[in-house]
Amino acid sequence: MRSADLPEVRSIHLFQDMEEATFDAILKAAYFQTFPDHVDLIQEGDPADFLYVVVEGCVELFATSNDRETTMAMVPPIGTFILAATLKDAAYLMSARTCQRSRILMIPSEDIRAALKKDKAFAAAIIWELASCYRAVVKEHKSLKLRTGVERLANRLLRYHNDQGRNGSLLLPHDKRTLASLLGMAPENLSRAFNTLKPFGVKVDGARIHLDNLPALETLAKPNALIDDRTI
Amino acid sequence: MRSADLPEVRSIHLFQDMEEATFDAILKAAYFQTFPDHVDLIQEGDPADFLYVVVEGCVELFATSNDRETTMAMVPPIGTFILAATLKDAAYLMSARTCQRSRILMIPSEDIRAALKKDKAFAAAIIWELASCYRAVVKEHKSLKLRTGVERLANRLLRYHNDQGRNGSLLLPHDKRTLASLLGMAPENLSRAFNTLKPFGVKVDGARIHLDNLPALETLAKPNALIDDRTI
DNA sequence: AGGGGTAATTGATCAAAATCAACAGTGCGG
DNA sequence: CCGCACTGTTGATTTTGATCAATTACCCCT
Repeated sequence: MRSADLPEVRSIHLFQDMEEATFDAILKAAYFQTFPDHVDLIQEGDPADFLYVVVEGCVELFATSNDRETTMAMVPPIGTFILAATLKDAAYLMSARTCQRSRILMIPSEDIRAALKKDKAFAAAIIWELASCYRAVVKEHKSLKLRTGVERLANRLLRYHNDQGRNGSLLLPHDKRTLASLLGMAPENLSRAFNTLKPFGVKVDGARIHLDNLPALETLAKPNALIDDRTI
Repeated sequence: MRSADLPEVRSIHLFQDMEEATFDAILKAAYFQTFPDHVDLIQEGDPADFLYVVVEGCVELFATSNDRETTMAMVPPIGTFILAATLKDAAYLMSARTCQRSRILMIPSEDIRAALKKDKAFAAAIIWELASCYRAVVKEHKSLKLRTGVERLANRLLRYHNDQGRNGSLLLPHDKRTLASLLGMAPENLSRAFNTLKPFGVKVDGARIHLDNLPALETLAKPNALIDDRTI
């Protein structure tokens, strides 16, 4: 892999506390590859041979059943995916595809499992990461069960707005089809949900969204730290 | 705690491989208490002071937002809950209440965290447990996003039927209101969903359900191992 | 600049699910 | 035994969201 990426990979939570020797061993076993846009990386049901790290680009995790498909999560750099399947040596529950040209680090699952047995700090980091992933899905699940589509969109906009500096405007990080699927609605309904939010100061200009009446939007959204705050 | 319960607690996956000394230390720090029916054990947002183990009875995990409430999971004996919050020393994302008279083991979170630092086997068990919990929520989430209410019910019935010996009949483990909330639907819609399933051989007699046409039900349900099989 | 393809929007319609209201069945306590 | 509370069921209605169809807007490409 490019040596310039090394410190970045090392700096993510999962790897930062591990011993130098463990990190070296893992990197030695790993593959580093660049994929074009829209390439399938893994398919749900397949055995979890690798842990994936997105170094550049972006990866969509999605799931399928009954000819229906839904986006489960988007993984930006530097992020890992399907840690749980890797650790349990089980089948992937989600499929993954690139949604941009992406540089991906692939670490054989058995090397991950070997490393965590040897390296206490790595085991601790994995526990932390798994607990965080678990809580993230629980929050998603709560959102879907407790909120309407419009409310989910409103809160998602507030989240992006926070992430991007709270300056009254935000850029959607994914295209609207993907956002719709992520929020659990049809693309058409996302359009309509944006219209519903217009009286609450939400102006849409392509991927650029302006929030002109934050108090009104927050009144409608009723954001809840135990759903929307990803830091807890 | 009653010495008769000890082997049972010890036998669950989370505790079975840990060192004797670690188990003793944890038990010494733990509280063991019996609660009546319908007692609130924890409230979402509270700091995770304890890891809970249901030894007898049953506990409902639920979440709230906007004056709405939904059942997230039911924890039968012998099961633990809110492990992730305990490990991250974070706020609970879910509330818990007994739904029967229940005997509960409460282990201070700091003792859990101390134990996993000392005991490698315990750390490994926690990783396994967390990965399993994560995958369980992912499956729930997939079910909710990819299936209609009737489909979720059909698959849930097939699951209970499998658990209870595949003999053409099953007993609902919870009351119908709870089941409805668990499946993400209103109680009225659960009733109607049962009616929808009548032509597929589903006969309802209180909590006793008869499945008289398994092939037909399976055709409708389209069970999917990556959603419905809790063993993978 | 023109053309082709994709994403997004809009409208119309349909299906799914929530809500409101009423009522039957059950179990409990007086 | 009766009334009361609770669960579950049914019907009517509304809301929400999905689907189908058509159109528009926007890129990208040469």
